Amino acid sequence: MALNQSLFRLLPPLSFLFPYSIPSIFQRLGPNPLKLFIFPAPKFKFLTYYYSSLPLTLDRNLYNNNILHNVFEPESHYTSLLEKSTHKTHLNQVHAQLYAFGLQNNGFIITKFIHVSCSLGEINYAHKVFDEFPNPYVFLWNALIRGYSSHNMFIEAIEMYNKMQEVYVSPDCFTFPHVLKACSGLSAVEFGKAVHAQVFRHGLESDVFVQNGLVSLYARCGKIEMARIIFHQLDERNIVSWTSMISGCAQNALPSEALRVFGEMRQSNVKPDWIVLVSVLRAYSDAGDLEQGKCVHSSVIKMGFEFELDLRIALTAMYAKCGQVMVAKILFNEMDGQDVILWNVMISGFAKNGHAGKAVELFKNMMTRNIRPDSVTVQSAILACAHVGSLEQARWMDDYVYHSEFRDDICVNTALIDMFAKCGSVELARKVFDRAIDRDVVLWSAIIVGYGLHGQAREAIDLFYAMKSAGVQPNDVTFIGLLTACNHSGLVKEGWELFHSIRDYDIEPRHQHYACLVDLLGRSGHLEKAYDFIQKMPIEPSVSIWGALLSACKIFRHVTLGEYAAERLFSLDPMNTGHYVQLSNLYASARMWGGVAKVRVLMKEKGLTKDLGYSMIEVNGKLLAFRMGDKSHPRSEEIYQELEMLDRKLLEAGFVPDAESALHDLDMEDKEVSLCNHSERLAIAYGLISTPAGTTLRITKNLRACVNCHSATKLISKLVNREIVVRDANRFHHFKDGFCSCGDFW
DNA sequence: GTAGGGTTAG
Repeated sequence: MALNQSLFRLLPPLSFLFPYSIPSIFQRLGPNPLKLFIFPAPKFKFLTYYYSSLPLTLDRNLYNNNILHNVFEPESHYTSLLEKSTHKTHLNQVHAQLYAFGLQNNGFIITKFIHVSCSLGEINYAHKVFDEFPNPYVFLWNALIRGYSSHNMFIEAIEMYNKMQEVYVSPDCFTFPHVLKACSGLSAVEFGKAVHAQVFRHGLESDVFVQNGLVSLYARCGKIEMARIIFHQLDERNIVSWTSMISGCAQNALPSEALRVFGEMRQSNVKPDWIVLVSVLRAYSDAGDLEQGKCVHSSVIKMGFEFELDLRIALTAMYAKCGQVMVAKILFNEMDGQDVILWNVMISGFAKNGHAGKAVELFKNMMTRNIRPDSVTVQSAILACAHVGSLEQARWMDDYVYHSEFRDDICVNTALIDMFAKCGSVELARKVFDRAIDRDVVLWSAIIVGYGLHGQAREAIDLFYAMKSAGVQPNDVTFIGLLTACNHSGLVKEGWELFHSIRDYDIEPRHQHYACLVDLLGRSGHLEKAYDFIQKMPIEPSVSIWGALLSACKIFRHVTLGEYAAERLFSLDPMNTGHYVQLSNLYASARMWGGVAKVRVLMKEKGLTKDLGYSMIEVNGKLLAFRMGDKSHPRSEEIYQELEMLDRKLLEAGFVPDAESALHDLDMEDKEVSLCNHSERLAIAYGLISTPAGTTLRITKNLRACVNCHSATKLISKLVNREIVVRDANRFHHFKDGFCSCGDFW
């Protein structure tokens, strides 16, 4: 009788689900009576298996005895079981037991169950369990919303938030922090504002957790002013409020503002914890302030936070971003190297700071150590390949992606398109574009920019129309791609029209757009018009705008306007060698040798030297760099023989070297150097002797193509019957049959 | 049962 009574206490839900009367259940109880209770749960038939297999820790006799003696406390029992769970099979076993003992509608246990399932990454399972629960109340909704939000499944989190309101469950102060996080994760400020209104409607506006969520939402979405207003109204500002504000500024490219807020925080005697230091480090690294970054590093050690993994990763990132990649590598080596984000920091640090080759090496190293890369790792490795510029390396990367889980990752595909375009093959970029299933504005822009880089403006414009018919709205970068494409192809009319259509798409033209237009007008000889345009611009002209005007003045030998542009450049960007060289080139083209000398003095005064030119060529997957007059290569003799032969052929074909380039080069103190061994020519000669006939030569230069080499390369492509692809500091040139894809317009 | 942090495409 005692047994019956105890069981009855646990059984009521089953009596609804089961068509048999209670006595008949007992008649049917075999040697394993509990098994029978599994069946009422139609969605969880698999639980029979878990029930019949040995349960996790349940001692059935102990359990029965506990029931008999009325001391069984299911809530604490299952809380502790769930806390010990580390695998889905544990969840299955607990779940089976809950059904077996009729605890499947115990809100407390199910809330815990959902929470644990989510933290084990079994969110779909958690959702199914949630769906089985009759009329879930706010705790269960919160647990599920939290699960989605903490796994960056923001859309699902917001869907659940909407659904809970449809069934008239009121959100509470535990709901909003997660919903607000989801809004900021989606950058959905407008929706966030609606949620903000709901906060007031439910009278939760003075809850500090909710307030911090709001500060974080507005700050992370770039609405710093709004964040500040809420922040200043807070009655109680804790370290989380400060961190929300600081990280918001840091993430929105406002490092100095972030640091100012941090200063305020220190003034109000709030003690920093290690989490806030992560954002402070980010701010210092974005501001490029290595010295202050180092100070934070020493504070970290003083405060005893040096073993916090995430903080160490932030420190590594700081050194890497500030160009101290070798210091970063030391920190990297000190850690056990299992964390993917740590690898990402190091790979992108190498890739962006002139060690692209090392970045690729590190990625391969990671593969051999069986550490699973994520999408960011792959994107960083692809970026590294783009910087290396080796097409063979690029193909390897593409092959890797094609056979990996990242094949349909939109960001990875965008990076691949960019990589192929930068490695000289817009055709392969197009292949990636064609196979991409998902295409957003960034992916479309990548291929448009790619065509622009290669001077194929028609393709770029066609794709622009295709993009619009696919229902994708262009953005500011799309237009930069289109305008540079027009520049590189000399499509003045199209460029002009495109520029004037920017505002039709609700896009405010930025410096770069104006610079493109100045470039376009300037190159086509409309110098006065370009100057007029600069005068009438609604924004203050920047370095790139005056730079565009100066280089146009050089082409058309407009000295007075060029001098004016150069003056503006020298005041805005005094230490950039490029501007001085441009002005010197302008004087040289106008045969004003006095001017050339004047610039040289100016450069000496500032301690500036001309950047040395070099060219790289890829042969059999290996990159080789040549400097002007380089004789360091083991096959140097052969290279110079080939060079002489090329020169002879050029002369026979009637090639006349451009005297101006010669003069100004000599004037730039490269006295012993004649035209024929510009680094570009050396690379071509090496390519010719080390590859089979007909192979395309791929060359990368650090400077812009010089007039003389450009016309020589055109002719060489015809004489030796090779396609030669040259990437200069600005764009690609495809030389074939005596012509260049740029149409001599660069 | 709650909130803040590290890597990141054009």
